[in-house]
Amino acid sequence: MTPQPGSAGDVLTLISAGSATTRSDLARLTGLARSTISQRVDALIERGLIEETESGESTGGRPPRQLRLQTEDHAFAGVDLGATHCRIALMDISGSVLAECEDSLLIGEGPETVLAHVDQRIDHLLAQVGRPRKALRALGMGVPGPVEFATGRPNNPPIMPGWNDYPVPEYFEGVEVLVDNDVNVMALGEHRGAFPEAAHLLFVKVGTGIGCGIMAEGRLHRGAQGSAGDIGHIRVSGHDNAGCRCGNSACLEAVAGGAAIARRLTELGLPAESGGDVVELVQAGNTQALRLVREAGRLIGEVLASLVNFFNPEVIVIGGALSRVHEHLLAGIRETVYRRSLPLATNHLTITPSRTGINAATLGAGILAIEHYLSPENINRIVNA
Amino acid sequence: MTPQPGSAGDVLTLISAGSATTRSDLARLTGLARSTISQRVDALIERGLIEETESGESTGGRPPRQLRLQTEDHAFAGVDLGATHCRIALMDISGSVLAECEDSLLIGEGPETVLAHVDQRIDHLLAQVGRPRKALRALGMGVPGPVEFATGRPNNPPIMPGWNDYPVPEYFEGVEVLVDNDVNVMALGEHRGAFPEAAHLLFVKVGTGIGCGIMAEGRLHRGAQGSAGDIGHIRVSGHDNAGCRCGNSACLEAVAGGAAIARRLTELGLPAESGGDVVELVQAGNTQALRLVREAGRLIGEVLASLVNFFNPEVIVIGGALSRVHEHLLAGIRETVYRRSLPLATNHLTITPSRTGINAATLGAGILAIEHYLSPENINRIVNA
DNA sequence: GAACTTCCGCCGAAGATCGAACAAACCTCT
DNA sequence: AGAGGTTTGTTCGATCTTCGGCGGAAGTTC
Repeated sequence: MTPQPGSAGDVLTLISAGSATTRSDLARLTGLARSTISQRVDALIERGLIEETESGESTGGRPPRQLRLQTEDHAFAGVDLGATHCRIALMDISGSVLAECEDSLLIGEGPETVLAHVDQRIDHLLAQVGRPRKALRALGMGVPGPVEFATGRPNNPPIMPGWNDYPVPEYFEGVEVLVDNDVNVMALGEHRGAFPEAAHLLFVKVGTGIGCGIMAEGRLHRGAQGSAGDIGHIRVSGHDNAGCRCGNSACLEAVAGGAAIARRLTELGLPAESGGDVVELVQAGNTQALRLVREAGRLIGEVLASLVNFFNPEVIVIGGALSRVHEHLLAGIRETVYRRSLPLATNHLTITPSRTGINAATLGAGILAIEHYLSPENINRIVNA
Repeated sequence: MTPQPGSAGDVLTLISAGSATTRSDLARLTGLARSTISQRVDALIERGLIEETESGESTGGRPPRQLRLQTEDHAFAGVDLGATHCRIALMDISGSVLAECEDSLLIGEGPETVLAHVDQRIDHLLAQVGRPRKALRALGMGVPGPVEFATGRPNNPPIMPGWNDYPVPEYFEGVEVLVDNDVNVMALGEHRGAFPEAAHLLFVKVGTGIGCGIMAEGRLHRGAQGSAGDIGHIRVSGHDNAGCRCGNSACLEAVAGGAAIARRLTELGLPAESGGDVVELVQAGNTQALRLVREAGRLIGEVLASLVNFFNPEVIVIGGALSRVHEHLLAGIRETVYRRSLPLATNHLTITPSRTGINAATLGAGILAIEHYLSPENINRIVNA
């Protein structure tokens, strides 16, 4: 519902997006009178949401006072939970990372154990940067399985025993908690961090399994049941004898995932257990491993070619453990996508390795939290309180 | 940008969506004072956008005066251009069809000829229902090829010679014109007409070729180059010898489109030229034709299974010429989708023939025009003028 | 340093919204 | 039938918001 743009929340949105840095900018962009803008800005400053910095460049007259987010008083946490790790980044409201940490942590230990660990680590990070617990405004979390985003409850996650339907947000008191699938937060992190201008983006994570986060019109597409992006179980042709843990055969994940490549290397007499081992073999120059990675790229490319025709993204980002040998993976992917997709869809298509790399998930999770906090509705609520 | 909801445009949106039919409803939904609502309503009535009807049901007190869209003063046109036909529906602002017509018309005649025909037919329809030309507020059009939606110019359409980059909207003076791909308007028509509650919907058109319109969060997803939904050239496994007009082989369209089925029937000694002939053979009970249609359904289902995993829609609608034998097509599609997609995504998935049928495109095109006209920004502009 | 430009706060005027009061229209119960 | 209750819609002054002009502040240009 949108009359004229002009609430305090809208003003803050313009500032946080970098569209406006001065009162004049705001007046021009919103169409409101300068005096009205000043009043909005005063309110935001009073609430500690923005601050004035030293005067900026003059354009021939009095130099404008610059406005920016006030980065001292708040904190946000981005949590990346994997099957065997936990990464946390503490951020200020502008998205800058203040502190981070990484541990080994088995998600199979169950929610109580894992969340207690997360909680304690966040306290530790807060202490490290000297901000009180109550500075923590919101917390974003990516988990390796499907989640009902609205409630923050994992939805029959295959590799998260004990987590099914667990009300994660309720574990943390006094903080808003947003839980999402790990690939979704990675897509968000990569979009905001590297391709903010891209209207439609796919983030493909190639690790043990294969998944995909979907950004449509700058927002995450989660699908009807929150299971969108589950491309690991799309069928690829010519591999009907490759059984998958999902019960079907010829799933992409079962032929091109890190685990699948490792298994095939083992069969060839090159012991490998995980995607990490595959990466090591490739980096050591092993031609068998290299060939298999490139072949995996072709298979992933086959699936992506379909999705490019269907979804017409602007950017496809390749991330996950196997992207550490992305030159070989990307070669196969590009080769197939550009051969099998329609020219109109590939003309302006960029296929690229992740720029945010290992940090995609923590950044994305933190951004999920920050954007939730900075939503115009929430800001208006705060300012009018 | 959204402070508190409350502009005249927002009020009208609530009325046209059916969320509110009385002033009290509006006050409750917007949070504005009753007196303010009355003022908004007065303005909308004065502009001829809404009208009062006789009093409604009392709930124990004074019965409320019902409000509804004023359907007398405006007209909107929905135009469905196919390769060989032109269908037009004239609608009032509520989306009710006032009059319609259908002709044979070769799109290959070029834009001037075709648009002159459309223009003349619209005049005729307007005369038929006794509304002046100036009542025509907006015009939506679906064409059989890719379109740059923002400008209304066809983008290298393969079966529309002479139309490339032609500025369609400029042909019509004094009317807002919105041009989109035919499958997109069909998806819109089916969504609004039959599944307004579905958050994510795919409309699959199976005719001579195969295409797909995508509704995401109730809005059309057009993709970065406006080519989203082009699923006709997705590869299907096991048909590498089937060449396609696009230059690749094993395209879905080349093995499961109406033209492809007709060709295979001809090879089997059953002369068939088009999808229409295939439909006739099936309806006549020919088992070969029936078998091929069902097999085509399986192939389409294979592609849709991938897209279900990726996109996680709530509803898949099957339309187009071949959907006239939808029981056989759907059997093949359902069989494959439910076998190959993940349970989480198929649990609440509905796969159904089109309910709006032959009218999907004209309805959708008209709705495109109406929704453009009823957008809060446009209404605010009208009311404040 | 004079003239010009841009920025920003102040303040009265103009406008929008609210809410109380009242009238209208119906229901229910006696 | 009439009294009393309920919901709806309008009117009107009070209040709050926004606007826009003015003047001072703080630069640049000539």
